[in-house]
Amino acid sequence: MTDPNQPPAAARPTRAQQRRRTESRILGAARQLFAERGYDRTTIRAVAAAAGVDAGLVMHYFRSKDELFAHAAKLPPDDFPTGAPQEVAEALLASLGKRLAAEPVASLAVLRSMLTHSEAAAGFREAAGQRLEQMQSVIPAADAELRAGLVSAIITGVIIERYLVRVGRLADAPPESIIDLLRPCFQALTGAPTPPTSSP
Amino acid sequence: MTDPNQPPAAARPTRAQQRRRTESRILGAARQLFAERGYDRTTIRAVAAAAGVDAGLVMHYFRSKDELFAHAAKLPPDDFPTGAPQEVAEALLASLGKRLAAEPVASLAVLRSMLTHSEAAAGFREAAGQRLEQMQSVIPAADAELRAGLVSAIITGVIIERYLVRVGRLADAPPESIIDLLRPCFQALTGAPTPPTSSP
DNA sequence: TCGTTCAATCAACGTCTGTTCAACGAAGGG
DNA sequence: CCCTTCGTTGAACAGACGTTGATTGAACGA
Repeated sequence: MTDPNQPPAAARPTRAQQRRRTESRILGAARQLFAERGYDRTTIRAVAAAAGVDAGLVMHYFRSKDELFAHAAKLPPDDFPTGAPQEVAEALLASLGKRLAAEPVASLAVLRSMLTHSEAAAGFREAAGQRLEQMQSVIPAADAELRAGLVSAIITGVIIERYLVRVGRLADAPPESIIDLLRPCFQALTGAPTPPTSSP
Repeated sequence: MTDPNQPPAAARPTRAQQRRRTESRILGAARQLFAERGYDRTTIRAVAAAAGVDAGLVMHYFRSKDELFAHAAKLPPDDFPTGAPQEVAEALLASLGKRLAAEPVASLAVLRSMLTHSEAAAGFREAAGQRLEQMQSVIPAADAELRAGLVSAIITGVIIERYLVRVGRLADAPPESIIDLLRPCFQALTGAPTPPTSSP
């Protein structure tokens, strides 16, 4: 039945396969725990237990807790759509819509840990910096940098209150309603160079 | 010169005075450290050292680290101005302006710790809940709860990126420019019941 | 088949943490 | 004046943490 030269890999996994398998199990457990409890409250023993291995093995694969976090919380490259200058707002809203539907766990791990772990903060600043540069280049205003920072702050605040602190209606509101309410905000921040100031 | 019945309290402090003095010194040090490092990374020994006392004394005054945090991070009652329904946005902007000029340390302590310490998260939810109720009562819209939550999320995001993560221009931008850029956002969120949807 | 490699385990170390307890010394009251 | 009260200290404990080293047993190459 089975070809001895090419075993179907389901009977008995090769050594490299087994290694990659447990390594990814460890990474998955670490991501989950870092996202739920943050860096400090996540112990290597807990990660090992969740992955079904010994704590020493985690140290053998990733040489320290910091390095484990760096691998587990590596953010996927942001798919920021550099649309036409006028449609930046809509592109940003679409991007936010994806994150509101299901925020990736690695991103939550970084967000949860960035206030207490310096490397997580650095990772967040780097990811935010990339988005800021891309936004600045398409926002036609002298204070583009500040405007981009405000958009980033809004996104961060919404995701934190929705996934990490779970306050009020934000936690379970459908993404479309949030996007619809945020649309005029993003349009104003990415749009006219000097918005009309309506103070008496 | 000095009335022996009412010593000027500068010569030799009475026992109760001394107690209140060191107690407030401990609270101040705790606030500062909780705001800078968060709950987990702040040790009782570090608080005691910063206050110039022994660690055992901190435990004697506040019976546990949790209780110390509860006292140090007690938020001042929010002075939310319940203005006329049309001027809610401006009142919110003014309130944000104060916090952008100098955010109180106790508030930063709660914000820094709320992602990893459950009691800090509860304190944040309580403070946010009060603001949400007050905002809902003056926002004329069916989805007032979600709108209020978004305003809260924006404020939280801006303050976190300004004081806690320090990303981009947000960290050092003058409060007025931030408020000016955020004005159309707050007006849209607190204003028209159904903002015009500009999707093709 | 034999020796090597390597995934995986186990026990232990040193350190840091929150917390406790006995003790001291000066202020307060009678 | 003495005895009590109480702010304050120092040492110590038990637990949890990141990290290390020796060890085992099965897969691997020759």
